[in-house]
Amino acid sequence: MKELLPHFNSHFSIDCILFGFDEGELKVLLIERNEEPFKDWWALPGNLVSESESLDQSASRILHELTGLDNVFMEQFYTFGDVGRHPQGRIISVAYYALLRLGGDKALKPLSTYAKQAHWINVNELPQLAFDHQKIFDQGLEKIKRRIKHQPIAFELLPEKFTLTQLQNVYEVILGKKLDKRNFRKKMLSFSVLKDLNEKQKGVSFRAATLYRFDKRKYGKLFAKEISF
Amino acid sequence: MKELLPHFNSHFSIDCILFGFDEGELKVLLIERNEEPFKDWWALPGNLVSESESLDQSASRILHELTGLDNVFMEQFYTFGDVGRHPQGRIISVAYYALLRLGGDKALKPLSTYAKQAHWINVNELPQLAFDHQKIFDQGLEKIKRRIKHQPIAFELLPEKFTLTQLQNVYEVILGKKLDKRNFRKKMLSFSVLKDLNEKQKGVSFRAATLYRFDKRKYGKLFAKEISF
DNA sequence: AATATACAGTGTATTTATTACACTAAGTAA
DNA sequence: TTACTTAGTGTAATAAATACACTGTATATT
Repeated sequence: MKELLPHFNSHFSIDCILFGFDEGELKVLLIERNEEPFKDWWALPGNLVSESESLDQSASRILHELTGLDNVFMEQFYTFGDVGRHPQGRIISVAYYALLRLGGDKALKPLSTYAKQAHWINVNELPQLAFDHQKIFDQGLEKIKRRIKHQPIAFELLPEKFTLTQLQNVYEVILGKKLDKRNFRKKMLSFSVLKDLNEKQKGVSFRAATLYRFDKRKYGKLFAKEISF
Repeated sequence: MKELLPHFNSHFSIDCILFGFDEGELKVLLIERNEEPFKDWWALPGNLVSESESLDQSASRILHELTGLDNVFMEQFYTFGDVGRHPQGRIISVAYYALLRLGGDKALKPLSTYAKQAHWINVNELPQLAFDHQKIFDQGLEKIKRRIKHQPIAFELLPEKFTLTQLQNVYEVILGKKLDKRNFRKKMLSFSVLKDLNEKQKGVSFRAATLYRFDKRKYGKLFAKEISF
């Protein structure tokens, strides 16, 4: 059967933008490459897609290999296929972003030979990136800026229990602007998707805030319309 | 260089949803396949991507081969890569939609051997489709439903000069609901992107409406926020 | 015990946007 | 002249977005 298809020496890969939120900052996981091309450059984690796995599976695998995590929110957002994007041949790359809860530094797994190290880097302090990864990153960031106004993705970056101020920080850091505290709270609570846990923060050196949980059951498919702040 | 990459017998293809608007209806171009697999089934037009063309170029080529048209609005919207989606092997497909102005029936080019015929079919009367093309179509339609609220894509489906009623029809048929005439006009005109041509429709058997043109220069990158109707 | 600090938590008034709704005007066709 | 068909128009009511500043409460410091 397969011989019906012409043979092109083409490949696909997955590139992943792993976003994490920690200490009020939006961070992204970058690896330092250990192989040509772009040896010693920083890059988004990625890998070729094997014949036996779907795109989603491949993206999950890459994430798992780096972080040891499963069941992380991931979404495909664009496919990059310019002819010259990879110096070693035709490689089309399907890009995903993932959103994950960083508690301190999420333990990073031992890396395979293709990377020397991996670091969480503030999105406002990115080094120069290999390949067309800057373009991929820019598009991914744009994507989550739009997404966060329509879908409840902010919760994916927070621990299960969070305060309204932490939630507001996620919106602020992704949208890149300060929001009004009273208006933010009013609107968020109006969606009725936050469950008040009648519980307070612990271990803070000032007045503890109320903890909330995102209530998936109360959430329809989309916020009725775009959230505007 | 290329021998550094492992050899997987994988391919990519492009599948295109060609949307057209004609006589108040939203239509899509389907081909009837002339080859196995899915011989005699209806399908979205598509083709393998050759090594020397970018994804966008490949999509434009497919559209050109079918319709003879160039410079048509196209946008990539999702990549489908489930392992079993193509019975003849691993084929990952990058999906595009295109929006085009149908004047009567846009002349369809002679088709290559892989299709017997091509037809413009009302999106509400689709036959059963080959491969996972129903899923691709559904996602494409969802995409333009969201897009039309944020970006001026409706104009791509209309002739250069159009009436406000025609524009409203485009919105109605894509969103799948009736809109209020006065509110629609008020809001559309408030964006200041329509140029009144001081010109009337011709050849209509009733009162002729004013013609407008979309003014790209007056249009920023996005409508300020989602358009709600 | 008193005080300073740091963040939590709250309400109102104004402006802007959305919605609902029905008739007259103008051209064509018979 | 009349009937028909679509064009074109405004207002009032409701809902949403915005701008804005102080008090409350727990902790830490002296």
